[in-house]
Order: sequence, then C-alpha cells, then structure tokens
Amino acid sequence: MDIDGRQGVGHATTKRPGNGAGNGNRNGNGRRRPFLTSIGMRPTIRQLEYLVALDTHGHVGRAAAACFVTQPTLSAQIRELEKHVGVAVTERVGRGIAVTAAGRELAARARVILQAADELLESAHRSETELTGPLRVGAIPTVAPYLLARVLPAVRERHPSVEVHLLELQTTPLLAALGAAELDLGLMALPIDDERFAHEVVLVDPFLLAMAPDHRLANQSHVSLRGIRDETVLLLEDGHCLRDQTLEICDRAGAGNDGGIQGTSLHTICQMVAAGMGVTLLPASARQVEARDGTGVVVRHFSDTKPSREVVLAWRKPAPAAALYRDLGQLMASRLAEAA
Amino acid sequence: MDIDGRQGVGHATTKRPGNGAGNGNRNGNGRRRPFLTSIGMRPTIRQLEYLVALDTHGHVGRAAAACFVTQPTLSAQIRELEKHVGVAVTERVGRGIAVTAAGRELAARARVILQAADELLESAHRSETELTGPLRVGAIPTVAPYLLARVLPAVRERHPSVEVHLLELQTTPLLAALGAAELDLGLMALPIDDERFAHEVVLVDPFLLAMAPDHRLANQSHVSLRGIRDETVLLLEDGHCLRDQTLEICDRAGAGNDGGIQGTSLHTICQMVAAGMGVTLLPASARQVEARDGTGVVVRHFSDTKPSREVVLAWRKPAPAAALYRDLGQLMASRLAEAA
DNA sequence: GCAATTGATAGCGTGCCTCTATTGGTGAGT
DNA sequence: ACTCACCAATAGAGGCACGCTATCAATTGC
Repeated sequence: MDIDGRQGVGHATTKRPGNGAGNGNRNGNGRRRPFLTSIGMRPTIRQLEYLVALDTHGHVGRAAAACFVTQPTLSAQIRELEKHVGVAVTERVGRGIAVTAAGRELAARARVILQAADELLESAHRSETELTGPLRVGAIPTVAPYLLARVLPAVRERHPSVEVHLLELQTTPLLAALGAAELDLGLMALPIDDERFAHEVVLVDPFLLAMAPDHRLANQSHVSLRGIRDETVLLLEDGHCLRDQTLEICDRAGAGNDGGIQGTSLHTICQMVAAGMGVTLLPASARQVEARDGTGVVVRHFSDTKPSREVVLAWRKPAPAAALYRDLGQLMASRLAEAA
Repeated sequence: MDIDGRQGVGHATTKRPGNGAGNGNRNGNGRRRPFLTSIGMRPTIRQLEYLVALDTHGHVGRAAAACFVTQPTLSAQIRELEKHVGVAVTERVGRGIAVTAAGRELAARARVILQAADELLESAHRSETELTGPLRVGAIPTVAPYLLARVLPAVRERHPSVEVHLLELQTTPLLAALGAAELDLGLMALPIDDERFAHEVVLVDPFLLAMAPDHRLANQSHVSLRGIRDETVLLLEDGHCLRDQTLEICDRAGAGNDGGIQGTSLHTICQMVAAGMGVTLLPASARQVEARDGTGVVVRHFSDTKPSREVVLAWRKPAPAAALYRDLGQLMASRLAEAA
C-alpha cells in the first residue's frame, strides 16, 4: 500500500464524496490532484456504517435509527455511496427495499473494515497505558548479551502487544539514533551527558576482577583496587563505554595502562583472560555468562572501593510515552533486583 | 459486528471528529446518540490516509504533498486524530517530526483498513460486469437434481467471486421468495404468470414416457400420445408444476387421470414406475439420472406431438443485475445445448 | 549570526452532511 | 374499490468541519 502510488482504478468520472473540501482539488503549490489516485477515492467510514446498518436491518428507517440519524440522511448517503462505487446496493421491492447481492458483498467487506477500525481504536486506547507496536530498542554491546534475556520477559509480560526490535550499538551512535527518534529506548550505561534524554537506573552493576584460575590474585577472596596496579588490564576497543570506565578505574587505582591489547567484545576479552594474557574488569551482570564454571575465568570482588557502572533505560524527554518508559525501567530494576 | 450494539469502549469524553454533523447528536425522534456507541466514534478514512502518508514519509510537508493537501491541513487532521484516539502519534524531534511507536502501530492498522477499502472498491467495480457476493438461487425440485450440476460450473466460471446459496422450492413459494427479494434468481419451468419477473429460457426440456422394461409399450421405439390413454400415469404430489404439466398433457391425450397415486419426488415416481405401478412423463433432463441402465426404467420418445416444458432462469425485472442475469441465462442455455 | 527549513497556529471561506417537511408509491383493511 | 398506514425518495435550509492562505516559532546549517 503506497499512499503515494497511483493505481489504475477506473472511474475517472466519479467524484470523491469527501468531506468539505474547500476548493478541493488544488493546493498551494498549484499541484493538481490527479484522478485515478487512491487518495480521496475511498468511501467514507460513515457510509460503510450506514451500509452495514442497512444490510443488518434491511429497512432504511430502522437502519437510520440504529445509526442515530434520520431516514433521509441515510438514504442520501447510501445513494452517494452507490454513485461513488458505481453499483446499486439497494433495490425497491414492494414498499420496502432489499439489499442486492453486490450490496451484501460490500456490506460484508464493510463489516471487516469497521471491525478493523474498532481494533485500531482499541489499540490506540491500549497505547495510553501500554506500549504497542514496533518498539525500537538499542542496547550497548556490553549490556545486550547479559541483561536483555533477563529483562525482555518483563517487557513482554507488561506490554504483551509490543513488538521489540533490537539493535546493538555503542553509546555514541545509540544516543544519536535515540535523539533522531530512530530508536525509542536505549539500554546503556551512565553517564549520559545530554539534556535531551531522561533515564531510569535499572541496575547498579559492580565491576569484578576477572582472571585466570591460576592467577596470583585468585587465592584471595577479595582484591583491593590497588592490587591491579601491576596487572595487564585488557581493554575493549575504542568506543565502548566500558573501556572508558575501566580506564578511569585503573587511573583511580594508580595503574597506568598502555592500551596495547584491545578486544572486540567482552566475550573475547574473557577468553584472553582465560588464556592468561591478563585480567579485566568484568561487570557482575556478565558473570554468569563469562565466568561460570568451565570458562577458565574466575572473578573476585573488590574489597575496599566498590567500582560499578549504572545501567539505565534511556529515552527522549519529550517522548509521549515517557511515563510508560519510566515505569518500564522501574519494572526492569525490580526484576533484576529480585533475580539477585 | 453489530452496528447497533453498544460496546463498552471507554472514552466517554472524546468527541467524534465527524463530518459536518449539523446539530450532530440529535435526530427527529428526540433520541439521543449515546456515547459509548461505535457509531461515529471511528476515525475518518481520510485521517487514516494522512496517518499512513505521515508514517510513510516521516515528514509532514511531503506527506501532505502526497495526499494533495497543504501541510496545515494534514497537521490539523493528525492532531484531530490524536485528540480523538487519545494517543500521540507524532513527536517533535529537531526541526522535523517522528512517528511514535503507537503511531506506527496505528499506521500499520490503517494500512490494512485502507487496503480493505481498496478491495471493497475493486469488488464493487467488479460487480458492474460480474456477479459477486452471496447469490441466492431457488430451483424447483424437478429441476434442481438434474440441471444444477450441469449449470453451476458455468456460473462459477463466469462469476468466480460469487457465492451460490441454493434453495429447493416449489414454483409458488419460489416466486414469492423471488418477489420478496429473498432470492435473487429462480431456476424453474414456465409458465410464470407474473409481470414482475423476467426470464431467459435455458432449456427446452421434452417429456419422455417412462415405463418398466417389460411394459407393453416398451417394444416400440416411439409411442404416440394417444398410447397413454389407458395407462396409469403416476403423478407428483400437489404443488409441483410438473404435475400440472403432466395433467395437461394427459388431458390433451384424452386420458382421464384419477390422481390416486402421488409421489413426493420424481425419483420416487421412477421407482414406482420400475415396480410396474404405472408410467410417467419424465423430463429428458432427468433421463440420465432416473432412466439409466440398471434403474429398471426405460424411456420412449413421443412420435407425433413433442410435449415439453421450458426451463427458465427468472429474476425480478427491476433487479439492478438484470442484464447480468440474462447473460447468465444465455450462458446456461448454450452450455446445456452443447452438452446435448 | 543569519538564512533556510520545518511544523504549528490563526483566521476565513466553501461545501458536504444533517435536519425538517413533503411527495410518491405500495400494501392492507373495511 | 377506496382509504389509511407505512415506507422510502425528494426538496430545501442550515451548521459544522475541512481545507486554504498567511504567519509565527523553533531548529539547523552556512
């Protein structure tokens, strides 16, 4: 269905039944509405309602009463519809009327259309308290693999008729897409230095120190931040916010980092850790996936400071569904909290 | 979908966006249109077109141009739609707009509706040259079992999108139903003494004399009409036009008929004939079914006069599809002719 | 910072939809 | 056979809503 497409439906002589068209066929640009276009050539919803009522009651007067209009009104609109579609839908029989076979066919189709219109209204009404339709969600790569599986069920449950489209993007392009309304929601980490966006914290995600099981720090139950000063801390490649957060923490720990080794994903980094190439800061949310038994990676909590990142659900402040987004963020937070 | 039914969709505060309602909510009977009814609460087709255009182009100006209206017009209608359905479909982003998730959902539904409306138009257009929809056909019992199977394929072929509803009725109730527009077509035998109906002869159906194989007339290749004077001619029960036609032919042959034995169907009559209870006049159209090998019934042509009935397709003269009906009758006639 | 672009708003005109009142036509009752 | 009741179509008038032009507010790009 291309609203712009001109389809070769005949009937060049018919005039649109439209609603108060002013001068109708011209607009300011001097462009002329071509006939043979699908715009404005369709019957009115109202006419379809009248047709259905007429088919249902088989009686003009009662059909009009059912539509809460007078009999001449319904008669006129039915005649208008007949003229417009080029086929007789009624036939005088005795002192009443009968609906023709073509009319019954059209009425059946009209019922489908009215039904669809009602469902559209219902859907719209649902949209006031519930997310519906295609919801485009962006998630940063260090969050998507670990948290989406845990929060999406909640989304589905709270908003059954939403259709989630996922996109994995790094923070900067994610925010750009969010700002351009190419995305509706972002699942990412603070900070977000942009006044256009609001957010709800869904998880405070502590960093753990990940290392090979035979690492010298592995025999302690906790490690101090200072302990990583002399370690090779493996980093993600540029663009990942997790890289920046890791660098900042290393800086706080007084550890210089040359940034020589870069991994393309957290999973890759962990495999390098398992290979004994170094340690890394692993978000606790990734622990179950990346540091479970058999992965060759173990984690240790930090003893003194508790470095962490805040994972948030973000959206454009003026988004009409902002309230729903915030509720959704809170729901995600509670689900993640009770899972812990 | 009951056009009359009040469905409990909330939104009592919304006002219909309707088209020039005059005083709108009242009609002459003093009846007041209740809120919470589905009548007039639906969005306009036009608004749906605008919404689809907006979703397609993501740009108010271009969407308006695609709809051949000015930008303020489209903007206003979109806002009207938003007010009406109670949900925001656009969101300002930068100097342009974006369609919200709810708006995309509504647009998707709107596309379906517009598509259905286009199909309705196409269907209506087809109805000008082709029968569509539920076609209610009545056939008399002495025609239905023998001719329907031979003419229905032609109907299906010529009018693929018609849905034939069959009813077996005797002539009188058939004409009554046809006159009351409870039927669209009748397949029956002449005469039709009613000026309200037109007809097209589809078959001249000669009467044959049916008898048991060991009957005294069976050894002749042809029988004369006089030959049935002394025979017991089995008759259908009252109400069948075939009974009246048989009686008239017997009268012409000078045969008195007491009408003592009556069969409920032609098939029953033939079984009685096979049992040697008498002879009967059998329409040639029924020959293949009722007098084929193994039925115990044989037929002989009449030698002198050629009595027959005319099977016709009948319809109300003012029926809008009268021309199509006549064409259909001619098609049936040609199909039956080439089958012979 | 200025100009161009985009969408929203204001104000106005036209025409379609709706109404009331009436006519034409059919069917039923006396 | 005539009259009355019923039904749908037609005529005429009015009001609201759609659509237009003109303008403004806001944002982006030079």
